Amino acid sequence: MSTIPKAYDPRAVEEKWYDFWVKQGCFTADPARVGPGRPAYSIVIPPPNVTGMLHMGHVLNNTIQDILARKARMDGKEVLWLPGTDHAGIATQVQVEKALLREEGKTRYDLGREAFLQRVWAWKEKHGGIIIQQLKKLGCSCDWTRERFTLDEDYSRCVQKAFVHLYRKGLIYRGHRMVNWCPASLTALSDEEVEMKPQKGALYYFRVLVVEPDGTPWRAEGPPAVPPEAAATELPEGAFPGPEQDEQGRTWLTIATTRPETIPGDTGVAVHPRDPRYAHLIGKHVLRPLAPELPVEQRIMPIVGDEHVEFEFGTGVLKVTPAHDKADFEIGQRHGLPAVDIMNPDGTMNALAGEKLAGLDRFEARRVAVEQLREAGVFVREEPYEHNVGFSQRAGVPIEPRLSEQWFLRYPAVKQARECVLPPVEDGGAAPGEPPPGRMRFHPDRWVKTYLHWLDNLQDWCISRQLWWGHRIPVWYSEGHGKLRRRLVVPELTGRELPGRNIKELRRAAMEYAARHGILGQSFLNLDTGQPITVHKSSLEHGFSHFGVANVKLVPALPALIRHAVRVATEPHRPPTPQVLAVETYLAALRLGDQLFRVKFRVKVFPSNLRLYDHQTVLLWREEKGEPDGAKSPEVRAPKDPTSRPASGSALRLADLVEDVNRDPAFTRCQFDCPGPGWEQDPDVLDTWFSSWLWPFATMGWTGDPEQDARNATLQTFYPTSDLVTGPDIIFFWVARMIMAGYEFMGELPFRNVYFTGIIRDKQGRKMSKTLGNSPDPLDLIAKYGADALRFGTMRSAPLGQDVLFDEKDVELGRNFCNKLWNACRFRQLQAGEVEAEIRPELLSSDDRWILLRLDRAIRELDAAFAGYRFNEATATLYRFFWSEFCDWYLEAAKAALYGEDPARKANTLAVLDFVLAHILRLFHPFLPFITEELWQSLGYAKDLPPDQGGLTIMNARWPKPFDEDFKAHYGLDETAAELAEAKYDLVSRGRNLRRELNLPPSRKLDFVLKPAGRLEAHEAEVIRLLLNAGSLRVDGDWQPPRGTPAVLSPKLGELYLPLEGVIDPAKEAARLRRDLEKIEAEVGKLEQRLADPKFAERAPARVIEEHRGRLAELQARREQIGGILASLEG
RNA sequence: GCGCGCUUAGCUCAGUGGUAGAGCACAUCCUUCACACGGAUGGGGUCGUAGGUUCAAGUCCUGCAGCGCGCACCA
Repeated sequence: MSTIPKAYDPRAVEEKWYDFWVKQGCFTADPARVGPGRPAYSIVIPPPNVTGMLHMGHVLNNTIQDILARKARMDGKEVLWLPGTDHAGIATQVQVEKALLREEGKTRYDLGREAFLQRVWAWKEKHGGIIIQQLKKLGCSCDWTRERFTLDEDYSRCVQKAFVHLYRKGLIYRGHRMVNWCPASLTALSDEEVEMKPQKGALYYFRVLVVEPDGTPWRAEGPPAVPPEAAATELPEGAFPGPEQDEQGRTWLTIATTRPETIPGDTGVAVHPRDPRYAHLIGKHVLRPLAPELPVEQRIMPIVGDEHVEFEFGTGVLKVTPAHDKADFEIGQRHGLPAVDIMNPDGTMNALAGEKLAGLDRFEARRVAVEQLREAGVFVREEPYEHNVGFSQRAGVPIEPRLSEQWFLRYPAVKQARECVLPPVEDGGAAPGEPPPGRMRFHPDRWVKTYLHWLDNLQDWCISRQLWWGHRIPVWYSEGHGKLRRRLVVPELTGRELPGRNIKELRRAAMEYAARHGILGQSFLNLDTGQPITVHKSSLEHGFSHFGVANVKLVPALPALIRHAVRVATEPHRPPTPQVLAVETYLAALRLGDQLFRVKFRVKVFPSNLRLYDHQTVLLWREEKGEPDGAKSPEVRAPKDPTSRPASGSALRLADLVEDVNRDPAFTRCQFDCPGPGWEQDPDVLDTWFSSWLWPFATMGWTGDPEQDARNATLQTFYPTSDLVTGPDIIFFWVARMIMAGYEFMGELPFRNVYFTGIIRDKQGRKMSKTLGNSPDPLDLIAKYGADALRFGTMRSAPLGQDVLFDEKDVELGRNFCNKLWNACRFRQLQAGEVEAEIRPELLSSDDRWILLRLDRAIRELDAAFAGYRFNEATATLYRFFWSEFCDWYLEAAKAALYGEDPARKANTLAVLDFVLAHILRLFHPFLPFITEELWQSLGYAKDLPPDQGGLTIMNARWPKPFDEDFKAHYGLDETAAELAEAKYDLVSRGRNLRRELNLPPSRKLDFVLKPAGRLEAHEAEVIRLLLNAGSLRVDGDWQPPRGTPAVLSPKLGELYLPLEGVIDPAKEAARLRRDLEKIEAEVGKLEQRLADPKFAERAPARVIEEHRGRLAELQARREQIGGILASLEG
């Protein structure tokens, strides 16, 4: 047996044992070992970004997972902790792009897609996997043979499989929608990737002129005709007065905006329909003040009444910019306002923004727009204003709401996802054990509410990203059909391009168009019948359906609807007609009143970009019946209004409403591989989360082929996983979506328990961030203090679900703790003697029995803490038991035997020491894997054990069980056995306190005298002497103390005197005793009063009353003892 | 605005109706043969606030205040 160094040096130990574990395959899960006596336990790691670095959040998260995994192994389970990384689409691509620009001054477009992707892979090879090495340093016991990366070939296949599956179900569709656009990364983002931040901006006030439809100023005639319901509205005090009239009688509206640069995109002005100031102006028009170079008719926009407007805010007049604001877009939808996109994808202004703004960045354009307003004489004032702006979480720039064509997912399995999570435990009780089959528990359970709230407000998930690094969308487009464009860039089907907003206007426009282009009198083919028709004036007036719209009722909704429709085809007109460039076919669901229609409509595109609409409708459902009418699915329910996105989770099945183009193999195919020549893949990639939501089974080799999956032992054995450990910040991004994917693809929930960690903050409570520089590098901490220290310190300061204020002091504490453990074992080793000898019950001292009982209690506390995922409580128990109980008292008391003359007692004490230490090491192992292995091996505790039960490594040693009754009876362990020890330690504390109060240095050996209350074994007296650090302890029942000898008392053990020459002052001693007596009297008084209360006696449980009585008796005894001494002092 | 969390010693925080706790910091003393990354002793708390329930409240309930977080947003 080698001697152990005086201080623990983690560096000498950690690498050695980690290599050992890996070489011995200790982390490798084997499904074949799972059986009735050996249950499976599994965790999948939340995949960190492949090019990321370890931060404190990872430390917290992965330490917890490792603790769970190691504890499960010691519980005799077959453990799979499955590690891996994800490709982090935007983050990684941005990193590589930045490096490319910095080093070569190039953009990804300079390189091209293939070459750029090669760069990213090279980057991944170089920087990727660093974080995996870091996890190993932390001691993580992951099964590295199963490590996965989301862009692995197998994994990519899973992603494709999932996409195709959902696509065929009709849950994935392409739509032209308002999305969150990141002008820095040039991609769409999901709602979850947008972070609202308060921004200091300004509210700019400017005026617009109210005009007639022809552009001439509108002049009020007589008093305004305010509708009665508006006149009745009371405006708050100090509200904006309303429209103004100038000396020429013209009427002006004042508008407040934070984004004057979007004025060129305004297509209307909205007021509240019950606003008494403005209601009478609804239906009139205003002149857009910017881009004055445009002809007047292109600057006229209507004033609409919309309830969205709040008249308390600003001036009560809202400018409507449908193409650049989600709320405005909806207003635009409701009133048929066109959406004019005035920006380029990178956030600069395009030509539609007007001469002055075109080419400028949107923020620069804001300044110029204000200047322009000033020059035009319509600028009123600006005032500072703080409001929330959506930022791209990754790129950190304000997002731009933008209309674009994206792929969306209607979430699957929402119902199961909602129902599987157990509701919070109501009356504060700890959540008991494993959730019932098919159910899932959150820890802490309050996150259930957040989760359900999100599920209740689901919007379809925008899954396409305009990036190159990621899983490319497995959809292929055919080029081989005449004018069909490769990438179907949806033309801006705005109302501006529409010739009108109602049937009358459409007719007029069609007539004008026909006249201008000489269509009148010409022959065309009727697109529906194939019959030739000649266009006469009368046929345009009466038979509009040839060109346009048959159902007048539908017309006002069409321009709105078309943006929400799925385009299923773009074809040349057949037979070819020079006047019609193409025919686009769309499908959509439309609600009109109480009816739901499927609408299929064709758009005929004319050379001047004029579009005419033709449609067929099928009634699917009628509300009053409550039953589907002609619907294919009884689950069909109508969306709220024709323009709103159908909410995910509603029973409406798009597949029933829309025959997706992608099932028309002539144009588009959704499949893994290229269908052949002439086909090109969709250029976009999928959101990274669209791959990580498959993580719990895709990592286990899921294929989606039932037969193949049935043969997959890993998948069959370890899915569903047991626990998931993650941060609440990705509860929507990841957790919720994994649950849905679990049900959708595996038919089962993906995990049984979800543990949500807190967020690691610095001492001041600020989030850790690179920019603040307040995030310590965990590797530095490991180098300085050791991995075990970092783990212990982190766990100790991380209560369940609360944020963690990280302080390096915590790690220091962890190091000190490891050192203490090291030295306690070193002490044992220095004693030599036989290792783990048999304990002989008849030789157990009170101290032995006491520490065994404390050990039992600690095991029970730890089990309870583990059951409730309360790891900080577990560390607190370990700390208290090991340090305050084992080291401070037991080890010191044991020295009496170890340094004593009785070899049998000495051997027995060593046996107890070994027994307790071997338990301590096992209890500590999940928290402190390295040091416990080192000590387990060097103390020789591994020696006589079977290899799979601790003989090879402490990793497989059995987790200690609380002592059963037989064990306790055999060793005489009951609470009274410990009372003597407790009394000794109490008396010793009082004795030490006496020494301190009398200012006697420890170097001075003191001679105490004990007047025992009963019989006292010599060994017990020796323990007391040792703990008191006394020169001698005389036990003498007949001893008569000199008057004024300082004393402390123990009702159980007797009176402990400190006879001293020269320092005895009876008065002083009496005063000291009287102080004690006063405290006791006060306490006795309280207890007596309570016990005397009949209500207390009646209603308090017997256990409590007993406790009170016992305490009172103890205090009364003490009071008498003190009283006796006081009497002798004063007498 | 809605929801969630927090408020206990100088600091960071545990606390499960029944004696108010830990670590750090502080003060004093000690390098005694496991450990100064240590040991001993001590000081320090009307548990945010106002009510209520209870024999008994830091703990349960209600209101209020302050701080933090999430969601939704008013241009």
